[in-house]
Amino acid sequence: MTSVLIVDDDRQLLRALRVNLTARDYQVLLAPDGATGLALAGRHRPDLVIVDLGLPDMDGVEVVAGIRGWSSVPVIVLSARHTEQAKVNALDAGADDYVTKPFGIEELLARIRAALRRAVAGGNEPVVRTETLTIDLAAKRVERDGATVRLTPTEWHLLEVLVRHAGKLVTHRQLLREVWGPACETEVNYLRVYLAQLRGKLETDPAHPRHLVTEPGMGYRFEP
Amino acid sequence: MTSVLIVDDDRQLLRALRVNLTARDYQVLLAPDGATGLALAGRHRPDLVIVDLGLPDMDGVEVVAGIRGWSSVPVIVLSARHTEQAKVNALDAGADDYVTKPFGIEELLARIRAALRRAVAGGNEPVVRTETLTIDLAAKRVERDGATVRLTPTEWHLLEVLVRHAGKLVTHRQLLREVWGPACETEVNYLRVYLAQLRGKLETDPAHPRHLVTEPGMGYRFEP
DNA sequence: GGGTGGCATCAAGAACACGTCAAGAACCGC
DNA sequence: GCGGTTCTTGACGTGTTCTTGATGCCACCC
Repeated sequence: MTSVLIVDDDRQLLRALRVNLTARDYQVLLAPDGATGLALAGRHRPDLVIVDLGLPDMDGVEVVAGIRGWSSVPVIVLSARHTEQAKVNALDAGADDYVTKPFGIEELLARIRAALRRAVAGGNEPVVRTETLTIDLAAKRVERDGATVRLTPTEWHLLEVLVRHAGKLVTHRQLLREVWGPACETEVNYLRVYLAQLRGKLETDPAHPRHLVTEPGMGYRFEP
Repeated sequence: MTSVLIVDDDRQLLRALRVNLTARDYQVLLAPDGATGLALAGRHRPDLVIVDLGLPDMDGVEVVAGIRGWSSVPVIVLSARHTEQAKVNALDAGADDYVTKPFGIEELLARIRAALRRAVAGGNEPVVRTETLTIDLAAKRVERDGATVRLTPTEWHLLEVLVRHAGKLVTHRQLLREVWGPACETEVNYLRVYLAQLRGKLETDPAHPRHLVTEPGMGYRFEP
């Protein structure tokens, strides 16, 4: 189910949004302030985020920037500010859309659909193949020499990030942010442990990996 | 260069957009009506399309739908219609954004940047080539005569700074600050050691470097 | 011709990063 | 609650990378 995180302190608006979104089969997460919003975003990985600029604890632009630091989830900004500068700031901070209050709920829903449609279209990389491996990102399936391999959720998440950037180096920081959230950016040990597990399951010779390559001091790379 | 197709029949608006977009180094294509717009979109494959809803020959929504039939290029709709239904129709037809007239040019530019950012997310990082070298900044990969060269983090960082300023001289101070931090601005020795290592790995004749050139007393220069 | 400053090269110890293992904690389905 | 899986965390041996100082080369200037 598609999940939407709403960061806003306007109870009335919150309720209206929740009712409308729930009725259309979105899973709704609510955060009354920026700090909670960032924490929820890191923890639950919503498919879309709606941020109000006027939050009690911090500026909505900071929330947008905070999310953009580690995720490319679509972000729609709501605001009562009509000034051009506010819009430019929010959009340049990484927001995908800017809707000024008051707005019609149907318009917001249409903009949500548009943002989600793009996100789905953009992340379209179905199947990656090597001589021994078949990785189906959409189906979340990995085969090695024809046999499906069982991966734990974390193992899969890690592999997914690496495969999405196939051929490119992914830094420790980036991997940790994507898989464990921004709070664990320094836990480089996790990577060692899980890369070892992935190699054990996927590589023909785990001691000399051909696809899950270490770039010492920098990060890891999936080599197709 | 990023190309933008504008489908609109309002001459005054067209001129304003063309001037502003050209000044920001976009290549601008103009179409006065929907049919021309669709033809140009098919022929030139622009990176972004701006469509006015009020066209002389057809509804802008049809243009959007026509483009969406075969392309996922970002589309921004302009319109004087403020009704919610118009917005919903355009967005659901496949538009990425809907801007109501009158609008500020800065806002539109910010929305263009946002749409382009999404579309090319990660796609546009430069690759520098010479006869013997291929340096892919995004993938953090260096090839020499087809074989990938292993670089340590510091070596890569140094090379990256030099390549980012390709052709230009980079001072000792600047390099040290970028790679080792402001505290090491005087440790010129570091540069000698690491330039020697880079030359050993990248230059055909390390004693007479062709690409990693010393500018005595000043700094170093990467010569493409 | 000798001195000087900037540069390249070399080498070695210290510091760091990696893979591996193992054990306890947390979580899940039943 | 209980058994099995998954996640976290710490420790260790090994290999690599960084730092640092010493040495020799060259061009330039006196």
